[in-house]
Amino acid sequence: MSRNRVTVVDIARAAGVSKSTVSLVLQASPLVNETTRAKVNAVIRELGYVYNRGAANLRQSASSRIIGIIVNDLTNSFFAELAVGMDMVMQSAGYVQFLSNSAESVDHQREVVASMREHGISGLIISPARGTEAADLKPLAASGIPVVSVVRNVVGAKVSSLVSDNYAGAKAAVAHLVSLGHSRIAFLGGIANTTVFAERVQGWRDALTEAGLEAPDMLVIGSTASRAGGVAAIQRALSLPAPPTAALCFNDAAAFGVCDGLRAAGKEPGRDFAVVGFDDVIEAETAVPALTTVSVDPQGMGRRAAQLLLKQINTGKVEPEAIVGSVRLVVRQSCGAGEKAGRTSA
Amino acid sequence: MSRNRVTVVDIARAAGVSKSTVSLVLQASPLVNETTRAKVNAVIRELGYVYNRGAANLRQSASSRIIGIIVNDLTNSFFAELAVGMDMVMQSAGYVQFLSNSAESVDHQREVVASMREHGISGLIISPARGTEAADLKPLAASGIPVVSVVRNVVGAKVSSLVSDNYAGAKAAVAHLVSLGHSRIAFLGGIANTTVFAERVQGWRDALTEAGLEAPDMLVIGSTASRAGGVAAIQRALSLPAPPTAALCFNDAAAFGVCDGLRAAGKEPGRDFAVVGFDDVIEAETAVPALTTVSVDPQGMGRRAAQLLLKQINTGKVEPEAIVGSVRLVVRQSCGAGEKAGRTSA
DNA sequence: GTAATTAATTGGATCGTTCCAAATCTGTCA
DNA sequence: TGACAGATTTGGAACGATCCAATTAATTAC
Repeated sequence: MSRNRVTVVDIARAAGVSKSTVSLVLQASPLVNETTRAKVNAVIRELGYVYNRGAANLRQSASSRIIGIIVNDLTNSFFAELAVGMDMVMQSAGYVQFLSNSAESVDHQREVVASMREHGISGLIISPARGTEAADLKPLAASGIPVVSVVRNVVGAKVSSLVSDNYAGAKAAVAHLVSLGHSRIAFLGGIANTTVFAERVQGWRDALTEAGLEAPDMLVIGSTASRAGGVAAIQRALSLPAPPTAALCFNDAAAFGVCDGLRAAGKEPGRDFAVVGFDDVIEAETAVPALTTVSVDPQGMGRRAAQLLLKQINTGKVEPEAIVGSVRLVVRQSCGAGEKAGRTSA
Repeated sequence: MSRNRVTVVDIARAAGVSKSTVSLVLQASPLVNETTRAKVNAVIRELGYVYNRGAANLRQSASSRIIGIIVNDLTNSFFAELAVGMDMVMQSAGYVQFLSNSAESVDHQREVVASMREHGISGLIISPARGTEAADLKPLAASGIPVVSVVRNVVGAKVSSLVSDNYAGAKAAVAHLVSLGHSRIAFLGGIANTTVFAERVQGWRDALTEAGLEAPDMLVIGSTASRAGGVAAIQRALSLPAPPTAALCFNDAAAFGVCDGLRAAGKEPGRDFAVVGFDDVIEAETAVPALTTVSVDPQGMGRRAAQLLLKQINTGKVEPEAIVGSVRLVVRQSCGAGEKAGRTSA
């Protein structure tokens, strides 16, 4: 095959200096003379030199400038946007990322984490797969690699976390539906045994009881957190003896599915049935009807997570901190409240 | 703050063998005695050793087992699924990927490519940002790194490509609309000066003329290839003096936007106006009405691209090959043709 | 004109692994 | 017993960059 690659030594020889000088030029050190620097840079370009980061990272001091990102479902646009937010910050900080999709498989996730360790990542942001245990992240934290867990929490793991205020968001959403006169409000979609699900259901429940309404378990209908899951959930809901007139959905994808299901059943979302989502993905705004939803700002969350990680990498301090991002209810049309008017903060 | 990592030498000392033996164990070489292997493996686990791939890659022979993936818009679920398809294949072949989002910026893309080279990727799959030139990929190909370009082509670049048959797909879709009795069929959404756009419009045009219909430029309404872009395009289309009664959309995202826009204008997609998309993203099936679309199977395409790249990496042969993936029209409800019945192949 | 100071440059040694050639250790057979 | 083959094991020399201490060159001070 091709190539015996060009190394610093080749550059040095061609430029008539020592490899040490070339190294200094590569690091933009102020120690080298301007003329020398210019000559070396010229040779570098001429020979098509490619910096070998692997070799550089061998010296223990250097940091790899790679950070790992693992999300549990890239096909969900919430996570795709989350990843894009991280990308922005990391890119401009001169890091590259290893982005991987665990597809909710802890095994796959374990392999990816192992592989990332072998490649010497300097930090990890992870939206953990369902069922992730503290032990899965322990080795990383133990070897001093900062870890930030986003969206979901890993109980017992000594890592920083950035989750949104699911409880408050759900509560505000339900309170809003109550204020619109609804009394049978369902909770639709989402997989039951997750923390996020539990928190949102708790918000739903508390908002109802505080309003003096019942919160029967029958009105909590789990399924997958996807469009298809939303369709299934609303079908079940409509077939109940006393069907609900409104619903808070686990996330926006499910909410869109609920809208689809309503239409399939001859009901118009926003008019015949109030729908509220959770996340505020981009499509929420342009959909018809525009989706009333609890805004989590996935890109912003991704950016914050990245910044948090960078801070930890730079300060070298890995004191875990837990941040709960505030959320706000964005009222649009799908709840039947009216125009693209009001914005209530939660 | 821990540090001084565990190395092969530490393992060797603890296990009472030489580092060479440890290295052989790491590579699962058949040369080492079973008892020795067991002891070494025990020590490895005990000391929490982490293999340092960077150091291993230093020997020129080794391949990095990293492949780069660059997509131009991760928030578009088409690309997210494409990435997921690649991930599957790469993962099971023991490769890890660097996934990055160029967000349609050639500058950003250039930086990412450079960074990937420095990290010694053994191959690259790229869905190039708009405006990518052959020169952007030349250095990679020149240093013998296999490159596969997907979805879009880079003119003049000597790299393999895997694109879908945009022309045939568009033609089949329009022919189907014609067979349903439509005669004013628009082409909505998408950014005008791209190859993909041009190919799909050409298919649209040829199908119309072959059917003896007119194909006025006025009915080609570009915008962004997103949901919002679809809304904008259909609004423009409906305000024409002689508005169309059907449309082929640039992609599914735009098609969903067109449906939204139709509803906002009081028309029901599938009944009052026929809509056909392109790509067949997962939501196309569950949406209401289910979207009639040209199926490209993004995950399958991702898998094929990954396989193509692996083949090139393994054979060491980088003869560029150009593959045009066949597509098929999936007839669902949004075109008004009827049930979730027929499937016509293109 | 020499010493002291500052600016540039440069040999190694080093990082953690792989790989080759050579060394050691069996056991077998004449 | 000694030669010999096969099975295991093992020192070092890479790989490509960084970094320290030391050297050389240029400048200033007295």
